Order: sequence, then structure tokens, then C-alpha cells
Amino acid sequence: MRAITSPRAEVFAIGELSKRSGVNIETIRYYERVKLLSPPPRTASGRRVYDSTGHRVLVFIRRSRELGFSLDEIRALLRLGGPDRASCREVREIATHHLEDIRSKLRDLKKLERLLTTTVSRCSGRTAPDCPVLDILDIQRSK
Amino acid sequence: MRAITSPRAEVFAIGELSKRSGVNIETIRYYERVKLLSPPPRTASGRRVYDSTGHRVLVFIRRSRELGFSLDEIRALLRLGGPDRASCREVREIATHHLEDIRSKLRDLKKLERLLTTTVSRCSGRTAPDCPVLDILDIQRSK
DNA sequence: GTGCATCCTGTAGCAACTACAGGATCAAGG
DNA sequence: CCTTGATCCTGTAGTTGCTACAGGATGCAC
Repeated sequence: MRAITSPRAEVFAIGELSKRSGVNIETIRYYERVKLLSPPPRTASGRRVYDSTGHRVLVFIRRSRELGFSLDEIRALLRLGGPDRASCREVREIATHHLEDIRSKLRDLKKLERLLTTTVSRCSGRTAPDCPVLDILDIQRSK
Repeated sequence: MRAITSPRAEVFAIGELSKRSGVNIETIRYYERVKLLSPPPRTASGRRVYDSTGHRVLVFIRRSRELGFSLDEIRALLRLGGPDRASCREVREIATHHLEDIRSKLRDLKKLERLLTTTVSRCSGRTAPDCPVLDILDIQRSK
């Protein structure tokens, strides 16, 4: 086995990692607490030390969050991307399931958008005496 | 002024209200705590007593939540629908603003859906050795 | 050696609920 | 009259994914 991996491994503190990854410091520590990130080595005085691997994992997490995956889903994806990587199938299952969630949210939002659009436009038409937005929500004026 | 409002006002307890409105008991009490609902009268022994007005307001809240309004927005809508109701304009402002939120969420989700759809379909095509879902998220295999 | 930046832990807060625990009260049957 | 089971009460803690302190310990430059 080769001892030295490459032209010297670069390491850095949590502030640097935060800047590079676009994930804020408190959030990084939070990810560690909830076991999304494994605890990094520390300096003698107790400060966290990260390297490029830590950076890559964190960026993976950030991207996944942007795609709307939950922390639990990300945990699963990380496990699958990790040491015992094998099953593209499982990854696909998670992603497909997530996609279904997204689609149902999309459907709901579209319905909502239509409903609110037509209602608001009725409202802006004139100085309506009875507001159609409140109507749609079915609030009662005495009768 | 007429003393008796109608053929006897019907009153009921929180469990009944919960069933009729489709909002669960703990949530009703929570709404009261955060001042979305005004505290109802109580029986001698301290149990909450509701009537049809309480029911109407609660249903209004439920529908608003289904439409994705935040509790703060609903608070505002309730104020506008209440005693000093006047401004359809303010209601429209709240609804329009909310509509913009919905539209931007819609745009994001659509992008997401496209991205995940194509990725997952590439994945399901064959027994891929390197999972494209993990690829897209940019996780690293040693190199 | 004196600042100031950066780091540490631990706790509390946000939305919008949900889920108890531990006790009081009500209504019906025997 | 008494017991049983349903319903109600308050208060607190948990959920998700963070963010924001407080209060203290380092690191580094001048």
C-alpha cells in the first residue's frame, strides 16, 4: 500500500468547510449531532478538522436537501453510497418514492393556484362589497 | 331587540366540535393557545362549550390551512373578516402574496421533477454499475 | 501581551402540530 | 349509590431541520 495518498492532503477547520460548502457552521454541527456526518478528527485543543472527503459528503447533503430529500432519506442514500455500495435498485426506490411525493405536491399546488387565481381576479375587478376570497373560504356573514 | 336568537342555540363539547370540523382535539386547544380561536365559555366544571359560530371559524381555519395559508396569515384574514371588516383590498393583498409563494414553489418542484424523472429513468434502464442518482448528487467513488 | 477571530458546548427558539402523563368529571348501568 | 368507561382538563415534551444565542476556550497577528 502507498503511504502518502497524494501531494499532501489539505485539511481545514469548520469555518472554511462552511464557506466552501455553503452550509452554515451551526448546521454542520447539527448534522454531526444527528449522525448525518461522522465525527471528524479533532486537534489537540478539540477543534474539528475536515478534509476533502468531509467536504464532498457535505456538498452531497446540501444538494440532496435542495432536491427536497429528507434527512432520513439522505441518511439512506449515504449508506448506499458508502462502503457496502451495491444496490442502485434501492437508490432508485428512494428516489422514485420521493418523486411521487413531489408529484402529489405539484398536483395540489396547481389546484390551489387555479382556485386562488380566479378568486383574486374576481376580487380585483371592482370594489367588491363582499370579498370573494373570504367567500371561498366560506366564512359567514350573518346569513 | 329580540331576545331569543332562533329555535334554541345548539352547543357542544370539544369532542363533538372536533368530529364536525375535522380538526383534532389537541389542535383545537393549540389554536386557542396561540390565539387563533378566542377562548370559548366553560361549564361550571371547566369544560369548553362551543356553538355554531365556533364551528364556522374553525372550518374557515381548516380550509385556509388546506390552501396553505400560514397561521399568521389566517390570523390576519380572521381580523379582516371580523368586526371591523371593510377592506377586500387587504384580503386581496394577502392572497396575492400567498399566490406568489405558491407559484415559486411550483416552479421549483417542476424543475425538480424533471431532473429526478430523467435520472431515475436512466437508472431503471439497465443494471447500471454506477448509479446515476448518486451521480447526479455528485457523490464520489474513489476516482 | 493584548486584541480579535474563530472555535467549543449546551440550551432554547421557530412552525404547526402531535402525543403523552396524570388527574377530574360525566353519564349510564347495575 | 357506586362503579365503569368515555370524555375532558392542564402541562410538558416530542417532531423536523434548522438557527441563535450564552458563556467560555483557543489561535494568531501585531
